Amino acid sequence: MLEPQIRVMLIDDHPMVQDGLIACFSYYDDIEVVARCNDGSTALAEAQKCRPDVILMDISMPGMNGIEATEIITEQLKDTKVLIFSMHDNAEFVTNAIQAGASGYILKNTSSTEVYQAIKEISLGKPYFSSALAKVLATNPVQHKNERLTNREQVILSHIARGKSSKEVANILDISARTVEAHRRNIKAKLHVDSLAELVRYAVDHGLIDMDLE
Amino acid sequence: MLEPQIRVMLIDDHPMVQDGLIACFSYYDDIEVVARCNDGSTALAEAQKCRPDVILMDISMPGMNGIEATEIITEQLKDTKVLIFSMHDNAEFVTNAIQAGASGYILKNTSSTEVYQAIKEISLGKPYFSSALAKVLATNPVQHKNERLTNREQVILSHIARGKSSKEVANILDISARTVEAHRRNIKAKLHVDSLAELVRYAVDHGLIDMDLE
DNA sequence: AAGATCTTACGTAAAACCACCTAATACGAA
DNA sequence: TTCGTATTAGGTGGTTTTACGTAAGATCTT
Repeated sequence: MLEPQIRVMLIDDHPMVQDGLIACFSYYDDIEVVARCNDGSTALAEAQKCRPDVILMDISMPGMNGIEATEIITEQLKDTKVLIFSMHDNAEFVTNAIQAGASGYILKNTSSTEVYQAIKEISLGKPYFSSALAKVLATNPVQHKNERLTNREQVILSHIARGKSSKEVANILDISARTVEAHRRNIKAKLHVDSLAELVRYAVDHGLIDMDLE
Repeated sequence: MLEPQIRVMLIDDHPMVQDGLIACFSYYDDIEVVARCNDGSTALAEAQKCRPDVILMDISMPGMNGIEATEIITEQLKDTKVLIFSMHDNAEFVTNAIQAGASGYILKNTSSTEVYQAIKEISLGKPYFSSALAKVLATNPVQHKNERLTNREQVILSHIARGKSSKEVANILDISARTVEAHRRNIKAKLHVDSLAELVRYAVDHGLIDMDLE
């Protein structure tokens, strides 16, 4: 074949999604699926081996998630572009993906033709983002760099999100309850949030809950 | 063709999942996809029209979710079986699906051959559940009937999990704040939980958050 | 019709959280 | 060295939640 092929790798833990993508790409001569993985960890080794042009990457996966995998892959393989293929339309997910080095972000409820278009654009070195994301990013302004939580804040938030009171967290970490309250205030200020419920949702969405045990 | 065909309807808001299922079924002569829908509401009318043998139903969808849709469809169409096809492996989701009238429940990370097997079993009137669900159901014992939340409680919990205080919820629903507090207590008692954080996590895990708006 | 459950609502007192404020220590970056 | 930030901690006072109660009317079930 004369047409230069785009070598694509699929990373998604749902076989049906992979099958759908492969069925979709079978209509196009210029896309070749060179590898398939079900989770981030195995994807790292596989990407090293086959060095695809574009990786279509899910975010929610067992083991290593798509954002972490993207961070590592884009660092190691400079010629490989990552296109996030996710069901989440949170502004934070998108900005995290961008900061991790992703070249594009499309939603899982987009049509097969748009997936193809996105891959074409990405392979040419251009960014591509679902039009549906535009209004999400417009309403939720991009998070500033200094608004990211520190390690200590993340630890404290994870305890809070597990249902511990400020006093309990203080006992666990052996610090004053007032300190925990101060952290609490800072975390809420950073996240532009003013309720415990939203704190918990942030923690859940960002994997601070099932980080270690339970 | 001599073989009796199983008329299947797909309800899923991700085109790639639908494409994957169709690609999968194209290998089998005894399955025919007669309809496709992207959400629960339109699925109701469509199911009335084409009266499929088996409906492959996602849970998380915009508008009406899969559990509600299953409840209505199994009530109206006695000859139509519903097979839930979900990414959630919570015990509560499974029990809710069963109570809504579903004949089976498989996870999205199952293989295409298992999806086919499940549909075959279901079409014969047998139940089918992913083997991966067995240990989830074993460790999380089935919730007692009287411990399930009432509709009112779910509404109140969804507001609480969105960050509303009892007083705010009271204003929104035009009831007394004391009533909201009473509901709060009952919900926590039912769920065997004693912190707001765990309430929020329950709400997030059970889709009470992005159920209607936002 | 009788019983169970749901939804509604109030009293009181303790505990937790929140919003202001200030401020010391430590540590890395400009 | 100076500046910023992270982490620590306290004062004061107001709001919210929680843990006990009790109980009336509506609605569903048997």
